Amino acid sequence: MAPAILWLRRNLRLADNQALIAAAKSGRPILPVYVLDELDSGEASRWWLHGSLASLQKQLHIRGGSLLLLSGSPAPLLRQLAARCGSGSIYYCRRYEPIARAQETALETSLATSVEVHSFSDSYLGNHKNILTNGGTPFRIFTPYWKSASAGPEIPQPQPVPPRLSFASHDHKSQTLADLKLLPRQPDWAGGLRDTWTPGEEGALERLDKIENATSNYALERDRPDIDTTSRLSPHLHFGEISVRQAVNAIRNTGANPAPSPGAAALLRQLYWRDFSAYLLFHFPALPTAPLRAVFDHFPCTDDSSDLEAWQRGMTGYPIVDAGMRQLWSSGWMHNRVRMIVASFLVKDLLIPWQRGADWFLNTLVDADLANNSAGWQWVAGCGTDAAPYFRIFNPVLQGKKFDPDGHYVRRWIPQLDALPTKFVHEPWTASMETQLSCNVLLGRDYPQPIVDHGVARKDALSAYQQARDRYALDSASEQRNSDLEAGPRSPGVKQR
DNA sequence: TGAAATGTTGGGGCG
DNA sequence: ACGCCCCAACATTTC
Repeated sequence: MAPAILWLRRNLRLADNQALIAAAKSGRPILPVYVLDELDSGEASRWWLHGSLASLQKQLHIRGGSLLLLSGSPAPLLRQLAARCGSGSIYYCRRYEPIARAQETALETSLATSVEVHSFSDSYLGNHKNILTNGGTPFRIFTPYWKSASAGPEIPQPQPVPPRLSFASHDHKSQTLADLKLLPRQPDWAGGLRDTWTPGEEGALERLDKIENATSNYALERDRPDIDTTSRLSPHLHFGEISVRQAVNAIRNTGANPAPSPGAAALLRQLYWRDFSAYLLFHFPALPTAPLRAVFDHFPCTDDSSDLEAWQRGMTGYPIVDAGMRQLWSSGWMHNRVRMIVASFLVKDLLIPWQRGADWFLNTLVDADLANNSAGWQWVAGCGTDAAPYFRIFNPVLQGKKFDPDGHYVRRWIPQLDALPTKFVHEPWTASMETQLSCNVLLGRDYPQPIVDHGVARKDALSAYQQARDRYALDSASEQRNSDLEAGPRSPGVKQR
């Protein structure tokens, strides 16, 4: 019988997988395929993807199936596959990145009319097209979006793995996982990632089982990078190793009370932030590259490459920043509070374009997600629609003292600071030479001096912003004059400024 | 999902 | 007892 092609994308799981469920219901043997494409470009993401695909292969094998691996442009590859095995149907879950949407359009237009395409909105809670303001425009601010989205249809219960799956046999040439070259070689930098994570559906479900720990303290401790409170589900959710519905269900089932605990409520809200980012990317496809607020087109950036490198390597001389950047490099992940701190430092203290930071994050995070990443960076840079006001500039020392009060986080990732008394640990340059020597951390030798003075940098950032505003005002004034000219002379008596 | 600058208040030391 | 000053603590404004 002609197979149903199951094009797996960011739904690398068997449970609660709408495309899989529908393909199974069709009664046809299933042919699961993953197409490695240009979207799979982040180095840490590729490491993760390897593990996730290996896990999926194993799960399929247990059930008598196998995963066809291809690489290249999905539309022509899937068209060839359908033609070759005489398939009349393709099932997949939709994605919302501009490139991914173009793939879907290309697929639907290139397939023979005899091939039915079944696509599912399976990765998010809400339907991006349906959540709109009363004026019919997309929401730009989170809170009204959240109110509208959470008033939507009830979130369905997750579905189990279909009990009896039948898989298609085929003679299509599959690449091996090794062929895809997803793992780093020479050097193998992935040791810290292997120690920290278990990619794949099994690992995701294990992590989900521990959600209770997260929700019990999440509301109080989620901003504390020194405490292991957050769920760490982000990479599993990104690759769809668990569905967002499974996450919601697990969170709702925590605690003894029927009413959600403060931690559960806060965590659910975070899932809506995830939805909101994808929603913004759907409605504003330029989100990854262009500031949503036009003032920032005029922002005078410095874009110093040695400052960027100091930031990337965790050598800025500000311990909370460097600890975060080293945690990222080593484990492929960074605590969210620290992401905000390092991002603020890059954008405001170093005046480097947020896109450089976004690129680095996309390359080094195991949970790298175009929507979350772009929305997050625009938020920090102050250029998003619902962004932190530009003048909110994090003081890395105060943030360190507030959210890592004992310095455990900083000491863990910067062992050179270990012996330093807590009062110096977030500002080691204030320790006397004698203290530095007795604690084996001589600044400039064992740990860098700060590459900028935050007090000075803050003032520079504020004047840079003022400059952007001035230029923007000038620019829109001249645009106004131009459009006045185009519109012809104004009638007499109209007041002009 | 800030932080600095500036303003206000009130207690205590002191002549 | 009183006025004066200092400054910590808190509040408000500003960036």
